[in-house]
Amino acid sequence: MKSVYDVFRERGFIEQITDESQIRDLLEQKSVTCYIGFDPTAASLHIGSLVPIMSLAHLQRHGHRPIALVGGGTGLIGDPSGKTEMRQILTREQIDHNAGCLKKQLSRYIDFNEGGAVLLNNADWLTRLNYIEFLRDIGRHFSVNRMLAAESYRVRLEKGLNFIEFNYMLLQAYDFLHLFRHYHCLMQMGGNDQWGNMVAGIDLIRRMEEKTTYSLTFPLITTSQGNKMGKTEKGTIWLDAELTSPYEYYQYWINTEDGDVARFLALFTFLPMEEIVEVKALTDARLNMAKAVLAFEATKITHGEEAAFEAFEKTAQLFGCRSVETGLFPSSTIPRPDVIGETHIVLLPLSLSALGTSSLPIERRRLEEGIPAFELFHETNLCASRGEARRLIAQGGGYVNDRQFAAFDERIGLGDVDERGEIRLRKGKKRYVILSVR
RNA sequence: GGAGGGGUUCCCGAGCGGUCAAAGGGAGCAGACUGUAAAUCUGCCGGCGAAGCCUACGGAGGUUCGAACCCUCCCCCCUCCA
Repeated sequence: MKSVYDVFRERGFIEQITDESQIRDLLEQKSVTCYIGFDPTAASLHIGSLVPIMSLAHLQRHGHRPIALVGGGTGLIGDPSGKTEMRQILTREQIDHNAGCLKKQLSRYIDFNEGGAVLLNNADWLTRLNYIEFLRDIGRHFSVNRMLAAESYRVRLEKGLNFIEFNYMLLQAYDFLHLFRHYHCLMQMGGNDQWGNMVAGIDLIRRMEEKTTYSLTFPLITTSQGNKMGKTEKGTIWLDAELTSPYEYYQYWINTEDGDVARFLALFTFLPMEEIVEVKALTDARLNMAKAVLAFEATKITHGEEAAFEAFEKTAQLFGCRSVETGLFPSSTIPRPDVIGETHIVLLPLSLSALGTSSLPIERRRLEEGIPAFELFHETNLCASRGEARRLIAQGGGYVNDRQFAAFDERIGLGDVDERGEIRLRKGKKRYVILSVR
């Protein structure tokens, strides 16, 4: 059987690693406890945290023990790594709230009832520290000279680094020490920008406990365009279904650039590598099938199979059903042509309001009078202002029920209501709002 | 604490008394081409609108017919010195 190390290696999870051969042996021979920290800077994680999350899930599947550490304590300080500006300091209440939310969210990917996997909050120990004691016990092991030389600080030294942030590294190192002592945690993983902080922890443990620990960093995942993962025109793609609907989530993945499909399948699904390798040979329509598989599998992991299926259906409604050949990705549970033929997906359109996120009520009385198109586009937030709506429609980007508007002030009235009592407004190719008549 | 340099529309960044809703770039939006991809090309890109008006250039005052641009005070950031 493949060790989790092999899995990380072949799926592209590894950027840097402290001691390759030792870590490989360790992960092959016994169950290892390994932790990753998650910053509670927001009430939900987003796609950017998916690589760490997936890595913990892989670890667990291979019999190791993952620790997800929510940074309720370090969040009070703010990590300067990888940031050019000091970040906003959040209040204690915000952090606590966010930490609670992250716990719930992480439970969807990692089973904390199994194999001793734990979810911890470093506020539990960091906020109890005594300053003087901490300086004497921990602080003395840190060389300011070396810290200043660290990449993560060097960047900030040009822009300005606050003392509070300068301490972040010590706290993260202390976390590792704490987890080593109390949970026998031997390895820390994290984004590559965490390298300095992670190594600081290893050093601290070596000095205080005379034991060797390890770390592994993930590459910073960008699209082949060089963009960060999970940022789109509509903002961040969150993992919380309230913030980003499963449908939008699915859409994010199906819009993956050609060159990223194989890499993303490896990182963000559990499909076997033997199947993923095949992607290299795919082009055109069949490459789009691979994107559908990516979208389906990724949505399944985050929102569950049922939600993934719904997103698949909605997508079929809006963009036409392109089913995935039976031979492609046999391990994927995405609906296949034979299944689709028997169900209602193709033939019986769902109520448009079932599209979810964007159904709004509208009063019949208003439609009797007729509403200028640009006003409605503004009102429904399809456009940020009336002016923007005018321009949009004038340029041919506005539609009612798939009919393009001829003029920006064309009136929408009862004649545009379909048999289900709905009006579909569309901006460009992809953005819809459904109005249901009251 | 001292000396100097800065804070401009989503971001970077020009402007330094009227012709500035503010150059240029990026991001974004739409259109064309496509495969719900990329690249490319075109148009748009503060608000309301017919003209025009309103709101904006860190904050508060002031000078002026007129201020993003000049003066005063305050806040914030950077560099050097302590």
